[in-house]
Amino acid sequence: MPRPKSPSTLMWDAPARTRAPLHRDDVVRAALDLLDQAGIEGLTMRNLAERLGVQAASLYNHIRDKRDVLTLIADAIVADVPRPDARLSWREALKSTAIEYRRVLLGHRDAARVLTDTPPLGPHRLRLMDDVLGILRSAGFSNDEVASAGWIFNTFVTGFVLDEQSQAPASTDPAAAQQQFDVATWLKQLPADQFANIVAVAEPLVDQPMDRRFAFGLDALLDGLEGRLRAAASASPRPARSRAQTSATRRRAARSAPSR
Amino acid sequence: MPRPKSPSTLMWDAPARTRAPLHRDDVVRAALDLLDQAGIEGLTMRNLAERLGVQAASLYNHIRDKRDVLTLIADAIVADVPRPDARLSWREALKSTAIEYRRVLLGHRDAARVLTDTPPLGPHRLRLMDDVLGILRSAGFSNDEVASAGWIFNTFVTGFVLDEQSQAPASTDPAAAQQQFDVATWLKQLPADQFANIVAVAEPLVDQPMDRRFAFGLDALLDGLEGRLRAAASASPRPARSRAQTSATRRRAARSAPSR
DNA sequence: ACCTGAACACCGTTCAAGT
DNA sequence: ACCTGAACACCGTTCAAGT
Repeated sequence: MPRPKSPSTLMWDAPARTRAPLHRDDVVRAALDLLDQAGIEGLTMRNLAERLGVQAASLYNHIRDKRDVLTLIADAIVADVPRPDARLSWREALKSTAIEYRRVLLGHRDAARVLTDTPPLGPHRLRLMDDVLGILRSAGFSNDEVASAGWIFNTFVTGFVLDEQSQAPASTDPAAAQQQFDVATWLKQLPADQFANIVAVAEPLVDQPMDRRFAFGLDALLDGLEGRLRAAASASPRPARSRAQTSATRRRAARSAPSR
Repeated sequence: MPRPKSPSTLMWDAPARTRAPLHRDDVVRAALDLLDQAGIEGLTMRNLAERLGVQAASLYNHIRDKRDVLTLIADAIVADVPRPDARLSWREALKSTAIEYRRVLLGHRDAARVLTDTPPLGPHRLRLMDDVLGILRSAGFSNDEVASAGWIFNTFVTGFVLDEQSQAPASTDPAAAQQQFDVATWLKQLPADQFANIVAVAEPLVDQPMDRRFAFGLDALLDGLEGRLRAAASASPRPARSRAQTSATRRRAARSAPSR
């Protein structure tokens, strides 16, 4: 499909390129838009190129490969997670970070899928992890506990949203939405002698609000962490640095970190 | 690539098909083998057909589409998770189920990826969920709590293993393993003024055994659940059915459930 | 420096035709 | 009933050639 050649080379000396050359950021922005509209299935190099008015091969001037695109998108998404408020207790800070993290992920179609498909080594994902680890350190956990708890925290949020987002299937087509497989009634019709427990709790299992379910798991996890902290403190009292103290370090880091 | 025609139609009346016709189970078994050897990337309809000595189009006589294959594989994997021992306390039962579940998933390449890409509605996945819900009900949680806790439990195990399995990259090639990206030393070389906390706990973050990390998160979660149970019990004492009592129900279910 | 055309080596899936 | 051949509509990626 050749586009009409510019007459500039024949008649006069107007600029040959009618559009500013692509930049890496344009590609990432367009890819994120495409993800939101078409999902991870629709995010192909060819679709992405079309959206940028360019051939697919051109993209490889700006990114290494598709994995690269996904990794950049993932980091761009996480960039929107606000940094924790240093005035909060470690528990409040962790809780609000989890809630904000989930909220940001839910803001982009298949976001959790992109995150789990991709190494968490971009600057914003490292930033988030560093903040979480900072909160845990300020609470007084040992380095070993900080590493475990930080990992678990991340796994919990992304794992939860991954399930949550793969619930709602691909289609925006209104007809398909109607005849869409209804898990609720299907679960209730399961043979009660084989799946007595599922049948018994089918109702909350299906229409329980995901917000509340998330809060339930998060609170349970935080309770568990708090218990470990108290146990360690009563065994050998080791005072936690105050959150205000570590916050200075983290505010300094925020200033020197690249904003995007 | 036409194979040599059987001479049977020319000379005598030997059976025209040299190989027994494929069955659905053969396809699933072969797909699981292929997954283990080639990973989810290598699990293509064409590779699967080749392994079965057949053209790709033939597979569609036995399965609807590739999603179907993945769903069947997922259920076949989960079939190997042993059912909880009814003599254990709810907490011990939940813990050992989690450990066994993870162990089974780690036994197949990209297993967690297959699980999260697929609806959990096969008989063995329903069986597992029913058992988990049964354990929680026997502990005395409300139906609402049972639904939340059961969901969280599943999300925790699969989410953890998903992270765990995507750590180890694709390659078995020894040369690639050598020049493989070394996260450990890379993390330690991060600018300490920006990522002070990551640098501080880089060591446990990288070489902490995954078994211990899993146990840490699991214990924290179970502590949290136990706390909720005690809180509810002291507010309005509602005796839990004994595990032994519900175990009869579950043993009955086990007998009537299809074994595979 | 950036983009295009064309190709390569793949995908999942359908369907008429064969036995 | 099951399988094949051939095709369709896609993929990601490379590379010589153009400007």
